Amino acid sequence: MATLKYSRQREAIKEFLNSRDDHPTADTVYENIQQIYPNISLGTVYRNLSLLVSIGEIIKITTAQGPDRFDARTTPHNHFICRDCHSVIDIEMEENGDLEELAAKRFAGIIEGHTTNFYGLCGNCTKKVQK
Amino acid sequence: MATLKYSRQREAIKEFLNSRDDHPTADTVYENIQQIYPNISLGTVYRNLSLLVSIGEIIKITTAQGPDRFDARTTPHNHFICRDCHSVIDIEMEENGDLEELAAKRFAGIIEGHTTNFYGLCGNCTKKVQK
DNA sequence: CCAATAATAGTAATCTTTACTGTTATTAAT
DNA sequence: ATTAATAACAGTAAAGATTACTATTATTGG
Repeated sequence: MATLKYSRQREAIKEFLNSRDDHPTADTVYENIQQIYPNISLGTVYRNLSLLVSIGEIIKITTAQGPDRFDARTTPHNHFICRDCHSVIDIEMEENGDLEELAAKRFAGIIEGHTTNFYGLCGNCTKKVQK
Repeated sequence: MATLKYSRQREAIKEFLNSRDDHPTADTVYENIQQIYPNISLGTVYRNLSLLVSIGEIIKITTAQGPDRFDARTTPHNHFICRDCHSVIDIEMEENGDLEELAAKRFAGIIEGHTTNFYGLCGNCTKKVQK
């Protein structure tokens, strides 16, 4: 049971993610942390992102296109993914709370959670198309 | 506007996916089609899977772990992904139809669709844990 | 301060998917 | 049926994303 040790790199990653609401990729995290720790390696970024996900401090967002993204907001909310610019945007909404119960009725295993992703054109790309 | 030409490989891929309900990966498709067309290349499998997705004949399922999976069932349904064995299982359920309307109220762009994935332990893995 | 070890930087390797190229198969028109 | 145009193919290389490995450094508890 390896005990967790403090690391300044990990703190910097967490802090960076907290400062952003655009769900950066591992590479974006890497580039930004380099401003503070020029020698940080991409592997360190990936390892810490995984670790933070596993202890529930951040969330990993997997999309149909491009690399995974990371989100420091762990309270329940949904995401919209633009099919044009691939940006990922938070959607704050009240959701049918018993979605999981409903699913559980039709399923033999144990449902522990769910994620809903919305797809379409974001505000910016909607404007672009109209031009 | 390149017109679509028939291809036996593509037909075989479609047929194979129709025969399965376990959402095979590109590699699984490849291995199985090789039984019929020993010379088929993995690139052909990927190209045709993409093509079939783009014309709406199959669906791509992207999960947090492992390669994409493909599903010939295009009617609306949800998926469950097991955190232990990573199998992907259909969940047939009536869903709150206005989920997208609800999201649209809080969102500036155009919402065209959504997917909901459930997570947890599948039936088999639930049994395994109890042992 | 020191010993134990988690975490790191740097790099190599792996896994998944896409791109490229010369050849083959399909199609529509002769 | 032949032919010409070209979509699709096999084979292979390359790209993109992530994980694994190793010697060194940083953190921690005693």
